[in-house]
Amino acid sequence: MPNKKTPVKKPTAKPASSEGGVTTASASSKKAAQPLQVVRGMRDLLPGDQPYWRQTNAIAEKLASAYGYERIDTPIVEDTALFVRGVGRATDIVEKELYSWETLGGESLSLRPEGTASVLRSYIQHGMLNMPQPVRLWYKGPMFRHDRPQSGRFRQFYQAGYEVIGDADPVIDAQLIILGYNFLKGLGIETTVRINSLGTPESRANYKNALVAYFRSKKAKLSEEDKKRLLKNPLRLLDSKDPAIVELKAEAPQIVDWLDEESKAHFMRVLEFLDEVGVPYQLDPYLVRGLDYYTKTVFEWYANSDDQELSQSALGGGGRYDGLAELLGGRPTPAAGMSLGLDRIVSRMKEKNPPSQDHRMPQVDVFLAQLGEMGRKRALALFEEFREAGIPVGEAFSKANIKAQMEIANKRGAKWAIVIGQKEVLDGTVQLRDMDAGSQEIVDVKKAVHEIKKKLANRNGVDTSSVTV
RNA sequence: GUGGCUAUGGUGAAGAGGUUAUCACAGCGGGUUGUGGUCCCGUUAUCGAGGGUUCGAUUCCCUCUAGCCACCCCA
Repeated sequence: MPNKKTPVKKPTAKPASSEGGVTTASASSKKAAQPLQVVRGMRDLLPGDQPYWRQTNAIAEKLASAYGYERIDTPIVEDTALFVRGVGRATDIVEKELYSWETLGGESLSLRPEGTASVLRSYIQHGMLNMPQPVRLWYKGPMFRHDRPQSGRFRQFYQAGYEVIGDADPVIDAQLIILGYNFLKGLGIETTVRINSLGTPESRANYKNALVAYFRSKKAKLSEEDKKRLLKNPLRLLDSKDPAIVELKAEAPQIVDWLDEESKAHFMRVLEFLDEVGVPYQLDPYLVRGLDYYTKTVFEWYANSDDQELSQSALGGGGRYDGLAELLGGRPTPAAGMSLGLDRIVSRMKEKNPPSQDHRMPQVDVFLAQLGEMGRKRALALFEEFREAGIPVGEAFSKANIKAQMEIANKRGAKWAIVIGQKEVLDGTVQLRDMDAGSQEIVDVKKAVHEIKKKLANRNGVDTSSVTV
């Protein structure tokens, strides 16, 4: 007791076998294992975060049922080929952000970087084309991208996504945008959607040629990176922030001018639908998005805010992907979808509505305190009675000290405390303390549940009728 | 993947090349063994890890790791 053996931080490693030796305090603390930390880019969603996540989940579900979507859960792990084919080999997501590995059996698997490819794979695999079309599916879950972490960007992040498969009508596109808009609005986030059309693969190819021709003529002004992009994925040049490119962009051919008639009409109708509902949008001729599968409509939501737009501030996005089913080996199936970045949404919610500083304990109306071994046993049983009666009761059975228990009762906001000690056990009673008044009465233990029930009902009655007793 | 900045108890901060590293909040224990919200006391950090410079570093240098910011890209 006299020696100040400082309890060394609990080693997280397994109990080492090599202990035993006489370790002085300093030596042992030097050896203390480093606390393990979360993997880079991953994070814990702590109890304090949960209310926000619960809210997003609630609205995700509410809107899903309101708009007629059914839930689907696909595996987090898929064949790498699914993403290479679906998302596109030349995209950054596949080229440098995919978590891939080879199994002992020699398969190449990957953690999903997004949800659409999996959902469509599932649609094809399970022959959902035999269901009434379109099939509306929604999902929610973690996605993985091996990107460099930054604010609003994690290697494991969460998306809620909505897919409509088997319908080419522009109203589908519009309603997806409306759904996303309402999702965000329902969480207190006002947004404007940026929207563009990429046309059909053919019109897009024509446009691409024109664009490449244009930028080729200005090749001298391009950076190395942009030259590479010119070859690989010229559309990406459009959202470059390189001042030189920004300048060149102004003169560059615009995709709308290259759209085929059908795509143009489709696009116009999407916009008309949005006008009709009053969803704010902004045409963005440079919006192309980083996944190859998009055709026609593409869009992204941005929060309306005064503060300077952060580059990674898109809260979600989506578009039409009429060619994806075929890319994945299914028959040609028009489809559209969108997904929302829950992490970013939650961080917006936190900005608007910061968490309270004090981490308060879960609140309860009734607290059960015990004294002595007899009291503790009786209290344990009484607790079960309350639980069966549907009344939540707080307790601290592991504490012997009544004072400590009363402190906890107070912290948990209890209105009533039930104290049961040796005396009460012998008398078959219980002390019922009114925490606000500080008064106490003796109640028959058999009537404890009934008595509390009465008080709870009474209080709730008083609350609404404003009667003062 | 590239560049810049940062790294002090559970949290938020302060600090100086040199014997006991400050403050607040939270946590735990106690203030005579059956009672709360106030108050008082105690306790909770070898200053991210490793290496170097130095008589001496937590404070200077290097490496690593992580976080933040920007780019890339995206949610």
